[in-house]
Amino acid sequence: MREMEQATATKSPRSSHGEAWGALTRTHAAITGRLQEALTSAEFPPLPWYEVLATLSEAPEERLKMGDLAEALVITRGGLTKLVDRLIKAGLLERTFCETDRRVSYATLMPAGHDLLDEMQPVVVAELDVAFAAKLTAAEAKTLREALDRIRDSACGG
Amino acid sequence: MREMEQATATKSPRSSHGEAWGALTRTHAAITGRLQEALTSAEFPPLPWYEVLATLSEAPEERLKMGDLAEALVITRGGLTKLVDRLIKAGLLERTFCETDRRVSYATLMPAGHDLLDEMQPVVVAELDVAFAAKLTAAEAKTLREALDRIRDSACGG
DNA sequence: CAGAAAAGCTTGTAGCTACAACTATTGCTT
DNA sequence: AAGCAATAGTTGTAGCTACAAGCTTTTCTG
Repeated sequence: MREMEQATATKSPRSSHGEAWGALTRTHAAITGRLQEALTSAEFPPLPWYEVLATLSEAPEERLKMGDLAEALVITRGGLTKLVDRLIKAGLLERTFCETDRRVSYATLMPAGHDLLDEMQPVVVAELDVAFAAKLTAAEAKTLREALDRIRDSACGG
Repeated sequence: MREMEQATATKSPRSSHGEAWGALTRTHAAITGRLQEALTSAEFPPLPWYEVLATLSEAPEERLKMGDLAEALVITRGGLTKLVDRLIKAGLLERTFCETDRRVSYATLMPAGHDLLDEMQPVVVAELDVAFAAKLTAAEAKTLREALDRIRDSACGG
């Protein structure tokens, strides 16, 4: 476990939206902790690896420009370079290059990466189902997702 | 800036709740990035410091047992020890001890910490208002917060 | 009441991430 | 076409965090 149980102190900064932000932060941390624990206790790689594999698996040709991948994962380009390096070293990814623009490089999913993703997916999905389904209807989940997306858009643009 | 703009690739793992999880993750990352940027560009300490100060300021006697503080922030005890060390070194906190149980130590807010919090608060509140208020009604914010809290509870207990 | 178990916190270490600086390629401007 | 700016990625470095092991104090148990 990650040394975290239930938060008893539910105090939050005095702002009309501070409580919503606090709830978002704590919920994110709690679920991330659960996912991490589930993965490591099943001897799987850490969560960021899963996110990379999952994102690439849904991209056309199962590859993505480094910049686009960083943007999708909401991490820095520099961080992604090293993350992808680790996945390549593990044989899960391959770095391929673009013919028409020699600046760009692609992170490309390899068969081994696809296989690993298929193994990890059930673990992640099971945890998310526990976390979300238990207390949320499908309609609520949809509302939640839409609200979060709107917030994110205003956070990016504003 | 933190090298992050808008996520165009909105793909998510194929799960009924994968989209909600993806939205939560990206929204959290986006807002965290905004807050960090706002704080550092105003020459303020990083976000975790603010969270510590804000949490302590709302606790009785402006102090909290290390374990409770770690739980409230959803970080590990080991991590909190070092985080508090840094705040103490900066003169913002003080480590006090319990008379009746010599194992426990308290993180206690000092005047300098309270002052700094008062300076940081407007910056954080302003950013959150931009992120949340722009696209969310008060009712939606409440629903969002309640939904997140329920998810967190099931994530902690289940 | 002695010994074992549990609780509370700290320390050592490894790994990950952001930030800033750098290289290389492409696009724009005149 | 030369020069400057913008774009794409990588690398070096510092700082933060989790994990595991450790120490001390308290509580439980026979």
